[in-house]
Amino acid sequence: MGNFLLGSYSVRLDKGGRIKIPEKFRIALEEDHGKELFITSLTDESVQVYPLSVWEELSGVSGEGALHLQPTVRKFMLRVNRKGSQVRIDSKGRILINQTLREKAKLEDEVEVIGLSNHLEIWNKNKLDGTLEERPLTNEDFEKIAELMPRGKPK
Amino acid sequence: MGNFLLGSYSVRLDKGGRIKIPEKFRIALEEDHGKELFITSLTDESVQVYPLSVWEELSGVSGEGALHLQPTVRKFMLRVNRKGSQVRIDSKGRILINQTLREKAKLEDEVEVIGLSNHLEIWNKNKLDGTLEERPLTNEDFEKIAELMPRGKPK
DNA sequence: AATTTCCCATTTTGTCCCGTTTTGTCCCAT
DNA sequence: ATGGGACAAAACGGGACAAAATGGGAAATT
Repeated sequence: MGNFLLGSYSVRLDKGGRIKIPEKFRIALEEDHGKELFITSLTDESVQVYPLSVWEELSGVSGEGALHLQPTVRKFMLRVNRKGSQVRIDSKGRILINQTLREKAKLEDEVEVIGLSNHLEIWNKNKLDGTLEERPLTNEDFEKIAELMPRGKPK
Repeated sequence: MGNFLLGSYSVRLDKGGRIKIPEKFRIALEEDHGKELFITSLTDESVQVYPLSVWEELSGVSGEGALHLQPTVRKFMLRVNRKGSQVRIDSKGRILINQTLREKAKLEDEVEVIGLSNHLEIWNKNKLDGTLEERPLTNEDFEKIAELMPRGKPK
């Protein structure tokens, strides 16, 4: 809760398809949420890693009432759970990214781990940088952000 | 909170790509927010430096509910975190500007550090002055400013 | 005197590798 | 069909080494 996951690091997959979580991220994660994570893929483009407690809170909402019957919610939950699995940070600070996730997201050798406040995303480095170059933030994007994230001074 | 970052200073990058933060800025920053900063680039044109607490308040909003799944928010967060990193003002008042930020924003030798109330921006001096010349404020801009800015004063 | 610059030593972090364990798969005998 | 044995593949754990980040002393500059 207190710690934000910020910035990005480039790391290598080891022979077995594991990555070492960058120290800053690992410490922040373990302090706030422990060693249990949920790893999945929203689109095959990249891999998402959530602290288990954050994921439970997010996906738990879908259990309220009959929301889980809503078609888009069903579609979403079906996908993320089909692709996903629970993983634990090992004693050396590593996690395994299973084979299908690796293949779909084209993760091999060098990958980029990005902190996104409350979760991590893992990308093929070239694909990520290509995407960012091709689609830079536009004025319309900034307008939208200013609209969506306006709560500058709640307190 | 009490201190505003105002004006601009020209400073030199050291061999390792570090800058010494101008004393006035450094003191204002440390008094209000401590030594932790977040450095990133919204567009490759220049580099933004936020006090960590200011950045967390801004980006923390994206962690609320499922807002971080909104496409524009994802795009924004992905970019700023890919480019960004948390840095700490060291015992000598220095911060590191990493290589990719330096390259993209063409920062070398002498750069301009500008105070923008709650954050700093770092520019290549010539590019900055060129930009200001090429894109002066228009009447339409002033209209927009007059519309938008008064809302900032709820108290 | 105070600040900047240079540079080196220490510590921290990441990488590679190998041995062990677990899991999964295939095939055969009952 | 089904249980089990044997083999193969994937997962896991940890040691040793390499690379990089960090911090600060001391000379140089203002």
